[in-house]
Amino acid sequence: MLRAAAWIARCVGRGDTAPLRPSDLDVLAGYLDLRELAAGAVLFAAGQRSDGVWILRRGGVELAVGAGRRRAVIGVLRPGDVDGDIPLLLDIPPPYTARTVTDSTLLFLQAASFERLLAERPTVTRRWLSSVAQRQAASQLRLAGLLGRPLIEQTAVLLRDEAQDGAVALSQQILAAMLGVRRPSLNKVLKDFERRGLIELSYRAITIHDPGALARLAGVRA
Amino acid sequence: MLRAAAWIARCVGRGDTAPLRPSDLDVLAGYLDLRELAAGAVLFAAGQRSDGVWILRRGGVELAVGAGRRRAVIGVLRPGDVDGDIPLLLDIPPPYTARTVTDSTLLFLQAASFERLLAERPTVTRRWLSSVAQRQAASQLRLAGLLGRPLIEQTAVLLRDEAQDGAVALSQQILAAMLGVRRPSLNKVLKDFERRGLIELSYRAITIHDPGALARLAGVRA
DNA sequence: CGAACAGTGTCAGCCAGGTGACACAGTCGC
DNA sequence: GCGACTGTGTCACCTGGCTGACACTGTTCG
Repeated sequence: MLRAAAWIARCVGRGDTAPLRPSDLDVLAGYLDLRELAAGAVLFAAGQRSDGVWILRRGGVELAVGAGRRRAVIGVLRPGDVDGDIPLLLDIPPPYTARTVTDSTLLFLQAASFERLLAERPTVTRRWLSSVAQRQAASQLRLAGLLGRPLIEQTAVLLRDEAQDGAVALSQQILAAMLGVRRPSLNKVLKDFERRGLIELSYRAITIHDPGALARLAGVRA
Repeated sequence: MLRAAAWIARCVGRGDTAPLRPSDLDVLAGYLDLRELAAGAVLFAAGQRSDGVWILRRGGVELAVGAGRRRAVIGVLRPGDVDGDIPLLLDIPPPYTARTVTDSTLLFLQAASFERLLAERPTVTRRWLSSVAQRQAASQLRLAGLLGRPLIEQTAVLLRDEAQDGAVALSQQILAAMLGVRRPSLNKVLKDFERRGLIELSYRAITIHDPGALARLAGVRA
């Protein structure tokens, strides 16, 4: 668990401005709980009290609101990402449901432990502040990438932002829900990108061949 | 200034979970700087190092990316809102430009003072964490309100979220940029709402007459 | 190894919202 | 009180993304 805590220390927030001490890691390690979840498991559900903080170690988790036609994906967690803390901080139920999209390994921190951690460890609080700030910056960039842009640009932005090691391991279903468009519309754009040699489509995955051209399509803006 | 600090203590984050002590307020008051800005003044510009934290006391501030056709408004600050801190926390330039839309009164906290405040006052850090968490929650709700919804619903959500005392004091230009749509499209929806008696349009302002009906149009979702 | 299922590729028709333009109204500075 | 400017209301035309549907392919699990 100490290894897991050290790993969290590398992933959560920015280390240079807010370093953690070995004693912080000891305390954190004592609170952590390792959980393996199969694809499709629900970490927490929209409108229902969240009972702790989740840190994704392996796999993928989608954050979605609505269902059926109205389903929208607010975000997708990647290894190193944290979620479930904000509802605890604000004492509100989470507005979205978090569900694994593949078999995943997570670290879980109970609500009470999280509160004690923040109350007793100011360096952890400081570090957590930078973690939440990072997420806020990412949300704002996401908004900027969506507002008033044609689907081709939105798609280019999304692929650039979600790529991990030159690939996006998500179904077109989920990608479409992240843009708030229908799957056929997205598929049309993706096939066009593929014809132009920018990407390659496969089952539940997209390989990026020409990141430069995608960035150009995404527009000058960050 | 101590009054201003006490006012900030009421506005920033949630007081119940993270109360500030009188000594915290003294320190905060010592750092604050009161500034009056005319409409159109730039607090900080996209891509350029932000030099401090702004807290809006009176007036309105728009956060915008892009220009001309590509202009998108990420958000609008209302009295009590804070901005400019996230780029400091992450040591990145702000992705958007903040500009007053009306004559405004603001409190300014220099970057160095902000850092000292966080380093020396853990209760302030704890409180700031809840402030950033609030903003993150708001951004995610904004995404949920935009993704994959027809303009009528998006407009209803926007009016509900931006209303202050039953009115929205923003030009249709800015409202359209907040949704990423063109002004004529938004105007069509607004006139329709007006015909149905839900709202009343005037110069740079919208009065809300039937919040219940708007909420119904905004959909069941929060 | 094969059935059940989840994901992808594609289409024709439709309609919401974009485009560009222009007239008019409110506000502000002089 | 007048002119400049900013904001609002509206239109005819066009296009991009939605609809609902169906065939096909990859995956998974019995």
